[in-house]
Amino acid sequence: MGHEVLAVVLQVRDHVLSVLLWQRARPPYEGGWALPGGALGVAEGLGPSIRRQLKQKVDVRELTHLEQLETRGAPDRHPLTRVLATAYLGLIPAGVDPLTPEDTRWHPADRLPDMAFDHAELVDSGRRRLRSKLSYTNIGFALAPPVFTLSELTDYYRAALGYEVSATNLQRVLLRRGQIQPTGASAPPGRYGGRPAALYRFRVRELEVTDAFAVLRPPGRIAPQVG
Amino acid sequence: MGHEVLAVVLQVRDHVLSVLLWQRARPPYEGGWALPGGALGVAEGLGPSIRRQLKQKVDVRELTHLEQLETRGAPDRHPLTRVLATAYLGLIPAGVDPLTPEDTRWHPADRLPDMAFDHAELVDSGRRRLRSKLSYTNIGFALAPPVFTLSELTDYYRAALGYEVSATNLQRVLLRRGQIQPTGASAPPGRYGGRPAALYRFRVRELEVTDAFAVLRPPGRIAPQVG
DNA sequence: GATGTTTTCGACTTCTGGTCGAAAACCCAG
DNA sequence: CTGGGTTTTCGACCAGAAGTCGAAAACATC
Repeated sequence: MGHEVLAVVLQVRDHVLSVLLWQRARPPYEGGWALPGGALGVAEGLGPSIRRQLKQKVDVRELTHLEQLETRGAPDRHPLTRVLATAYLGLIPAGVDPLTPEDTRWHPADRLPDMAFDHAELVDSGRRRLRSKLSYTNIGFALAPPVFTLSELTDYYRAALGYEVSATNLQRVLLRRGQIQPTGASAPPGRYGGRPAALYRFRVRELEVTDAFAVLRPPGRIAPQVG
Repeated sequence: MGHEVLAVVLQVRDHVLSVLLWQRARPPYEGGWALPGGALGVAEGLGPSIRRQLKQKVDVRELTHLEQLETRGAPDRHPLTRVLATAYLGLIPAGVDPLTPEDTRWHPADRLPDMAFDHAELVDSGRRRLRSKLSYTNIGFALAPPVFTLSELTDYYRAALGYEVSATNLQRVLLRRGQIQPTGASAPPGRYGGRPAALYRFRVRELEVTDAFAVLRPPGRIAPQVG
């Protein structure tokens, strides 16, 4: 009964939420697309293992976030042997384009190719996780480069959420929650001019949960961190 | 490299969030308290396995909710061999008192006894999961009996969340979200009288996510399901 | 300098949740 | 059966968060 680790690596590429896949050259599922990953080493932890495996497909230094997603153990999920799989969700900020091997491609997350094993379900699971965490955590930092304009950030949110997002609301909400702050600088205007956009950065670049959203907050209200 | 499944089974008992534990009779961690669970069968899925294992400690028909929590794979989490563990979160509604074996007891979730392996961390993980899901899902149904008064429901929420909850707010919020609905009947008043409490039930007794809480809701607003 | 483009900001509105206190509906004691 | 105690329920009011809209700001090109 083997155990493997897999990763759903997501990135907003060219306005589209995309997932990193590689094409299998051998059966089973020859020609099918699969998530990066591989067998867990005998004395290896799950987290270290997925980082090691990912190195074969992408530059892991670009990974801004990595968290465990779920473990699949259906006896027939692999047609030949019994393999449990623990899947991780990894995020890469927009803007960078990490080197990848020949067999590896980015695919739009909502139009997957022929997928091997149960990997399509895992991709969906990752998308749902990202979607929901965007609303009650600061996980947006993992989708955005260190510095960005509000239009760009709005675009990352729209791509990840799958629906239109209002830049005005996004700005107000993230500012009030203390997630983003202006750097002071501004970006050069685009091709046809327009007001130069202010540059922002995430105040904290690691996962934090927004404590709002309780049926009833604890009596001693925590003062909201406003700039 | 073995694999086991474990369950953090929670129930509000006598106003206190409690977890089901059994006391180990043999090393390692002799005398320490552990989560129910055991080795995964060779041709057994994870979900079926945890249900099978739980039967040895509690009546699984009382379980109103069961979901995967996380998988632990640190090489040294078991002192003798390598064992991966996939933990589940199980919930039992208040009011029932399932039969349990001699070695098994309910313990307050915030004052755990000497725990075996990494099981204390898993209990905390389960508590956090429950806490957060109480605010953006209807998971309260799994803590409450089929029919309940608002005072009782408030008590379950208070016990699970760890802080005081206002019955007025809870009622308004859950009604507006369409999670609960009055049955029409009312409960008999208590020992010293008092207005008889109206009885409520959860409209749906399986997990549903409340779609509120988006940075920006999708344009076509879903009409809130109000009674 | 006029026009077009993009960003930013403020004003207004709506929705959700928090607080409080009065009224309702019961019990019991005298 | 009347008054006091108890618990639940409900309405009124307020604060805060979010949605919508449009005008103003700051650039470019012609």
